[in-house]
Amino acid sequence: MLRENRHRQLLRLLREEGVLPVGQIAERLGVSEATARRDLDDLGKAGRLTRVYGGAVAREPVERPFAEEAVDDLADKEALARRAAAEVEDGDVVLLDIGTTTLQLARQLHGRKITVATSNLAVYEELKDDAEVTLVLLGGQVRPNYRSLVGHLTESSLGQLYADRLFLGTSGVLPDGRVLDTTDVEVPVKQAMLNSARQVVLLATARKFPGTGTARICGPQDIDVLITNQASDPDTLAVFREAGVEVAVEVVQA
Amino acid sequence: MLRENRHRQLLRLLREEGVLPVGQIAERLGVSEATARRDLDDLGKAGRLTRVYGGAVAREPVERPFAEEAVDDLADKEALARRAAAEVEDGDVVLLDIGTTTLQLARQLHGRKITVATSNLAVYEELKDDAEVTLVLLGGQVRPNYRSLVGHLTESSLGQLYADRLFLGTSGVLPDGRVLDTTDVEVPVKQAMLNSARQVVLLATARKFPGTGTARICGPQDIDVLITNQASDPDTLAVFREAGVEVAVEVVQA
DNA sequence: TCACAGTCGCGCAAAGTCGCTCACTCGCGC
DNA sequence: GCGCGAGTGAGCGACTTTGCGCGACTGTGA
Repeated sequence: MLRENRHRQLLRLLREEGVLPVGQIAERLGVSEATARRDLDDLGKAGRLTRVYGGAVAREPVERPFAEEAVDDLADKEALARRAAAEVEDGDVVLLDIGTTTLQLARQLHGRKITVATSNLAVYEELKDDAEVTLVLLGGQVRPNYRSLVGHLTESSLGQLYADRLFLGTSGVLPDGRVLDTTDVEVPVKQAMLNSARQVVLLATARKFPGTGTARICGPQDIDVLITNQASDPDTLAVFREAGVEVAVEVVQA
Repeated sequence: MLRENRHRQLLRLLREEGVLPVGQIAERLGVSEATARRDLDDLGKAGRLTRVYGGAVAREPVERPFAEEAVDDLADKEALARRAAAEVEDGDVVLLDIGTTTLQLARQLHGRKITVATSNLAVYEELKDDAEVTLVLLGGQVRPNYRSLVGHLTESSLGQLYADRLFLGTSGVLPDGRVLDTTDVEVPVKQAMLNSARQVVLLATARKFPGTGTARICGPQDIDVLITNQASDPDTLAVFREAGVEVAVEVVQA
């Protein structure tokens, strides 16, 4: 990536987060810590940020992204998102489901040379100013409360797409491996997504076992990879493994 | 390709992307990196762009056609938008083109019991939290600088819609009534819009006569209503009237 | 005060980019 | 046809940037 681009992105990151350690800056910019340090020095000398021992602080006012506090198991979701981001390869076309877990994933995808297609309006907000990411919005009716697009337009858009990877969220996973959702209107969209991707990755934190939900999205046989965390019900995970699903269990440190 | 042409295209690319590495510039211009570098040097010396190691940055704040043009002839645009809003009836399905004029119209449509379909991301921002307006986004690739959606997804979404009214913006109207636009990728979208609406309303402030633009969107016969203001070229307006267009001329007080 | 873990700064090798030169093509006038 | 000049693409040495290792430094807790 161009240094100029990196600098911009660094400042944007800092505006969002307020404070960041060098290690995370390096990781999220996809460069070594040495380079991250050099960038920090440059921008520090230019007065665009304040350098502190071990990282940097935003000089410009921090703009808090909307309802971040509304997310309950944020740490878990972040961990899953980091793991999911590692699955993504440069050049991929990635399809992101609605929900907050996939939003966390989007935040990990900044600066990647990929195409992101989504009906998740929070993901749009997150990635719209990223110069590297090509962003595609599916059509559909806006549902402000769920920050999503739904309807036959969404489904027909999906019919025109084929993604390398789909990252699917869920409201609950039953012991027999059924993947659920709470809102009926989202179901056909999710099912259309399943048909528009080569690989399907399900993101589900421990609290999604069994979680809630009334409508069945799919079964374990439709999933290729399940990313979850330690505390998840082992019996359910076994069901997924039996169905040939690659199960990745993340350890989340408190 | 002629060098002059290439330079123009390079600047346009840069305006859209903000930052670009030499490799991508060369590729998208269809020349070798050596030539791309020479072009960058020329334009850098002429002060048209800022050269950075490995690429180039658009001169000064990335030209946001929006932010700037939005304040240009704002009073005119507001007047046209008010008039246009009066055309809209409750229950209508309204299709809004990209651009700043239609954004002004969106501002006038708050609280109306209507459905708004658009590829204009500024309109989405404006109306997303409005409880009365049902908002439908067309799909497509996000172009952050123009705050629009483009591509075959946008066109195919339009194929699934039929609106009561289309409100069309333009970059210029020729004396013979041809309606123009500057950016090629938007043209098929606008044309698809023309085919998806019962009534077509063109919004064009005085400065759009003749304005700018290289690509033809449509002719006067495709327009049902033209909303413009006093200062517009009367000969051009006559052409529209002859073609059976209802021409509404707004008086704007300074 | 001291130990220790984490962070920083510097030198070095590798990779990428730049600027220069040179050969080639094309259009133009003689 | 032939030379001329402008523009382009390729090769090559010089330079810049990057990532890594190592020793010096800073902050924290005993």
